[in-house]
Amino acid sequence: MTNKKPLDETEWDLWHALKTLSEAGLAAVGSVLETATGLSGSDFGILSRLEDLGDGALSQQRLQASLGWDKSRLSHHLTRMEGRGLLRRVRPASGRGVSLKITQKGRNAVAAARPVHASAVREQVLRHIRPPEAAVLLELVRRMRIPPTNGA
Amino acid sequence: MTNKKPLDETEWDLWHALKTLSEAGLAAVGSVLETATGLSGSDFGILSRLEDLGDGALSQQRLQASLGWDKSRLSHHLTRMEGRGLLRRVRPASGRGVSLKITQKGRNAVAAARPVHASAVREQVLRHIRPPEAAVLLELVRRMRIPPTNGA
DNA sequence: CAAGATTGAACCCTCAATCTTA
DNA sequence: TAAGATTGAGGGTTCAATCTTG
Repeated sequence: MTNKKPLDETEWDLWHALKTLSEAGLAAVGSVLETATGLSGSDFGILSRLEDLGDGALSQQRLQASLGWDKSRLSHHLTRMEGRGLLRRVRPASGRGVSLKITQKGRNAVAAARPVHASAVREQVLRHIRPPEAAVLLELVRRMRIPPTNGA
Repeated sequence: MTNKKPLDETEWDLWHALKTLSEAGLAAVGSVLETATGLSGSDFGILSRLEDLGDGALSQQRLQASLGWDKSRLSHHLTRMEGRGLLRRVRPASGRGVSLKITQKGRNAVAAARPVHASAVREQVLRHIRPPEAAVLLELVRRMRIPPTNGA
């Protein structure tokens, strides 16, 4: 039995606030990062995982599981990143699938981006959130039981 | 002087929770809506504004201000919605700009979508938030004074 | 001229279909 | 065959350039 009545003003305000909070915060961090480093949030997520989870190399499977992305989205994105020289696709000698290796250019890019990312997250988002508010947000996300995405 | 150190675990957990909320949690509402009604969250935001703010007609200017969208994004989106017969563009007799009028098909679509949207928002999100928590979140967003976003 | 709107190119995401190889 | 990856089409978003009209 779900309630079909329109959202009242209180409900709508809260829904809108949550949407705005998470979307605007994410967009602001991505924008700072991309402008300053040339890496999008997605690029950064991939390159930092190659280093942090695999010391520079990782199977596409593991990367996909960590990101929680559609396989097609990941394949398209890897094609673009490979074209920009940030990583290479390698067919492993034995076993199916594909392995990803970060290039030197990729290492340089992610090294430059790490401090920018950290300070953008603090400046654009975390700075505004006080501990009790953080607790509420963490609890909300936990209660929503959203399927996991690991990593940066 | 911005802090360039990597995010600590507490910082990272909160950042990740916000990312997850936006990318997976709130997206679920849009997904339910689109599957059940054929309207995306954006479509719904536009059509419901035409009815709620203008009784079926609205200047593109006012709509743009309410959505907080880029004018180009809005123009492209209106072209697609006009092609689907959900609204019409009309050049007002006097004055510059364009006026949008919802069609009967658009009225039917948004009428069918309203209860689906309301119950999806409640089921996926609001259900998990207790009143004191809602107050905390509203206060947080108000303090951040975030520019208006998306509808739906 | 300037406000308001459109266009085109480039990029990103999703879905379904297809290819590759153990 | 089935797991793993790629492809192509189609919608969505952004940026800069362009058109339109008071």
